[in-house]
Amino acid sequence: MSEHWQRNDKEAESHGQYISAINRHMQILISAELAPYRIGSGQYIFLMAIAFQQPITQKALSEKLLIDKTTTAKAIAKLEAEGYVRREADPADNRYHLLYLTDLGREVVPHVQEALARVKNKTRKDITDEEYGLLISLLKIVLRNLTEQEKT
Amino acid sequence: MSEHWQRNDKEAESHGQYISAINRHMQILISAELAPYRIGSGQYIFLMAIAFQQPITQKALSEKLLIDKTTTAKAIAKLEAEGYVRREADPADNRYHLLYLTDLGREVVPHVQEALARVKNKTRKDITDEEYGLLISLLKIVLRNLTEQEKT
DNA sequence: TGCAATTAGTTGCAATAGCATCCTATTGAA
DNA sequence: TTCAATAGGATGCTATTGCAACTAATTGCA
Repeated sequence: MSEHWQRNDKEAESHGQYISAINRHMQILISAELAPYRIGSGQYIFLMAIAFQQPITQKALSEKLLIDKTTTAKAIAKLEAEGYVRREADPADNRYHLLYLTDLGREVVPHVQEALARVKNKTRKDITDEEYGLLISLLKIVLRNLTEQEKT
Repeated sequence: MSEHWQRNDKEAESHGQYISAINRHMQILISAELAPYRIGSGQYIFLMAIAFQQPITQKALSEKLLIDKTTTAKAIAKLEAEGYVRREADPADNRYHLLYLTDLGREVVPHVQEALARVKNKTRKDITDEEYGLLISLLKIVLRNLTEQEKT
């Protein structure tokens, strides 16, 4: 009912709650946008990353996106099942799978980009370019703090 | 291998990827911190919200935290199973469950607060108070944009 | 050269989360 | 008053995600 979300003495305001709420609601929006293409919120990141750089291995994807390799494996399996991605053994090292977009994959990528742009524009409302740049740079710092090695 | 994460022409930089990566890595950290108390990353928000305002109903929790009511039901069931939360039917309206902390719940809350503070401090490194305040306010706008009703 | 260690990827399992649907209690209009 | 509509909550199902443990391929050292 009330307009405030969380702000008071006992409950110090923290980015964590906002981050997780934003993440959940963005996933819901993106899932709805990409449902016509049978692409879920767990797969579009991989599709776009492959579109940007192909061929690429699952290991490289996992490192670039900071996602566990088993999650990557499952997402790629879905994209392959939908016919958007093709897997090929690396002739130089059979442990690697080289990932390519299929023709269908190349067709769907622009639609996915548009859908993501729609979601981004909706969430960016009332935020100037300058503020948005600042937001991104602060999020980068937070992410770096979370993922950098402990220098114990 | 390379230090950059995502930045180039074809792949426009967007907050979404950072938000989800931060969320995932924060969940991992928080899960590890709270494992000794058998509280998962899906439950601590509810525990803290109940600690702040009790009694409270599941519906009120869902609205405050912007979380689906079925997710709330499952999280509360776990907190109840661990003995941290007590459920009581509202005598005024038997559809409601009033939620209270148990003695055990009151004991564990400060430890959870400390664990959350540790995670927050780790992620806040290299960010000034002013910048952090700005980050929070921008995240609030993003969340509002995501959750406000379409005025179509 | 041969075998142990490492590496890329997979599988099984569990936790988180939302949607559709159902149940029960309450409310409200005819 | 009665019964349909509403509301809080629970249950079943599915998707996303990570960890532990595993397989298969490659590397490197004795």
